[in-house]
Formats: sequence, structure tokens, C-alpha cells
Amino acid sequence: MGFQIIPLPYNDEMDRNTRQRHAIELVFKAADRPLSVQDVLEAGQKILPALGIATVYRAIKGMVDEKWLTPVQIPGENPYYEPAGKTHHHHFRCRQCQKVFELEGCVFDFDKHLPNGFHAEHHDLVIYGRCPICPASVKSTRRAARQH
Amino acid sequence: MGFQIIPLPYNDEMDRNTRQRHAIELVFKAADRPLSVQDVLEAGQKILPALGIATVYRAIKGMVDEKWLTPVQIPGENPYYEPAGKTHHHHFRCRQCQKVFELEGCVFDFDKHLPNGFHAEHHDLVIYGRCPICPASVKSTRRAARQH
DNA sequence: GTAGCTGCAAATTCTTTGCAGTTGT
DNA sequence: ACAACTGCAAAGAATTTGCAGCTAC
Repeated sequence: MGFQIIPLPYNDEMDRNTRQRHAIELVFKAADRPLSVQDVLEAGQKILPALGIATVYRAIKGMVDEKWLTPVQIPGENPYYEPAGKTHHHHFRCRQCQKVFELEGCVFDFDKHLPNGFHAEHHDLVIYGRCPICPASVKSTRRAARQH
Repeated sequence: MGFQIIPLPYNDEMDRNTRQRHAIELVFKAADRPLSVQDVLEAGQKILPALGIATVYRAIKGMVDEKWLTPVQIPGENPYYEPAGKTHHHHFRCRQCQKVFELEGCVFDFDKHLPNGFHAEHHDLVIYGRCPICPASVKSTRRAARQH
């Protein structure tokens, strides 16, 4: 017998366009910031009240495998997710309102700052502080990161 | 590549100097990189075989409260801990050997790069790549997180 | 019709906590 | 002596998985 073609490790889950996955897709499309699993569950249940948490986990995992979503990991917290395909960016976490904002652009060139022998392939950066909405003072809210 | 062991700020806030806390202290002093709870448990059990996981969690938590240890959060992974009191620094995670290294110094001034209205107070940075010990060719295995 | 998806509940993994016994001071 | 500490086991919290029924195609 000959060789067999082994299916690509590429994941094409979400074979079906079910109500629940469509609802979850809508939730992400309507969101203006990264969402937690609970955020997705709650928003999704407004569309489909019977939506279960396991389905949300499975759908999100499938969408991440398909590169439709990207996880946003804030150290010490449960993951958030946001639609993929955006340009390289980082996140800002407001210590007052606890919301996570996206920061466009990346001004860093890490390779040149690493010790000899280290090679940088990727990086994650989270900046913590105070956002324009929660000011202890400041208010000049020019356009900035996608908020909320 | 290596790390230096920076002298720890001495701290006597622990109510008692028990064998198990002393063992855990030794483990951290002997470590040349941030350690996970499991790392500490395993190393500690070489000194005190009966050492329990709950004790490790409690001791680490106490040492963090006392500012004797600092948590090192790598997105998507369980926390590591390292002796506190070092200068501001970041971490490098080798995608091959999975080890976490310390990178001294931080040349970035993030406040300058934030949109108007945002104020940076703190930041976390993790650089991913290949460390000097690991050969360039080896392919990294599937998501090696969840080790222990 | 049927493979894939869903909800539920049970299982996993990591961490915390209650408790009775132990130990440092 | 006695409060703090410890190990164990049970409890929590977040996520995954097994399974019988449902549903998109």
C-alpha cells in the first residue's frame, strides 16, 4: 500500500454555521475592546439565551485556531480575545475602570536591546495606568486608542 | 546568558522561621531564574521531602506580601516568582527550552508614546524568542505550556 | 441521514481554605 | 504554653471533556 496524505494540522473547525457561533461572531464584531469569556457569554445570551459556557469556550478556541481571534493576555488575569488581523499593537489596562484598551503601533525594536545570543521573535507589552475616561484630572481626550 | 544572584533585601517579617519556609527561601536563593510553584515544590522536597503544596503556596504568598518575592507573569502561563528588590527589568521566554530569563534594564519611556489622556504608571514586557543555549534549528514542540 | 455542534454535568488543573495536629519561641 | 505553621483533603474558580440529543447541510 502506498503513502497516505495526512491532513494538515491546520484547523478548520467551525464546519457549520450554527446559531451559537454566529451569535458569538456578532458579539465580537460589535465589541470595541477585547472581551473575556464571560463577556462573550453574557452578550451572547442576549441573542441566544440558552447559550452555554462550554460552547463559548469551544467556539473561541476554534476561532483562535482559525486565526480569526487573538488572545489578549493580561498578566495575572483570565484571557481576553479580540478579532485577529489587526496590525501589531499592545494593550493598556486602566487601573481605575479595569478596562483594556488597544494601543496602536509599536515603537520598539527589541532585538537591538537584547544581550548577545538572544534572538527576539515576538513580544507582549501591557501598560498599566489611568485612561482618559477615568481621570483624576486630565480631560483632553483627543482621539487615541479604541476605547472602552 | 546566565543570571547573577542579586543579594536579597533582608526581611524578618515572617512570624516564624520554620524549616519549610527556610527551605523555600534557600530554593529561591539558589535559583538562577524565576521559579514556578511546582519548581519550588520539587526543589523544596529535596530538602524537606514532606513539604506540601499548600505550604508552598502560603509561603510564596507571604513572601510576596512582604515584598520578598515578585510574581513574574508570562501571558498564558502559571505565575513564576523571583526574589524582589532587583532593578526594573523584564523577561525573555525561550520558545525552545521554555525557560524564563531576566533581562536587565529598561530603556523605554512609555508615557511618551501613549495617546493623549493616557498616563502610564507601570508596564510588563515579555520578549519571546530563542536563547543562546538553544540551537536555531530545532523545532519547538506544540504549546509546551501547562508543564509541571 | 449523519457528522458536527450543543448543553449539561462531570472531570481537570491550579490555587485557596478548613481543620486537627505540630512546632518555634 | 500557645499562636502560628503544616500537611491533608475538601473547596473554589477557570477551563476542558464525555455524552446523549439536536441540527445544519
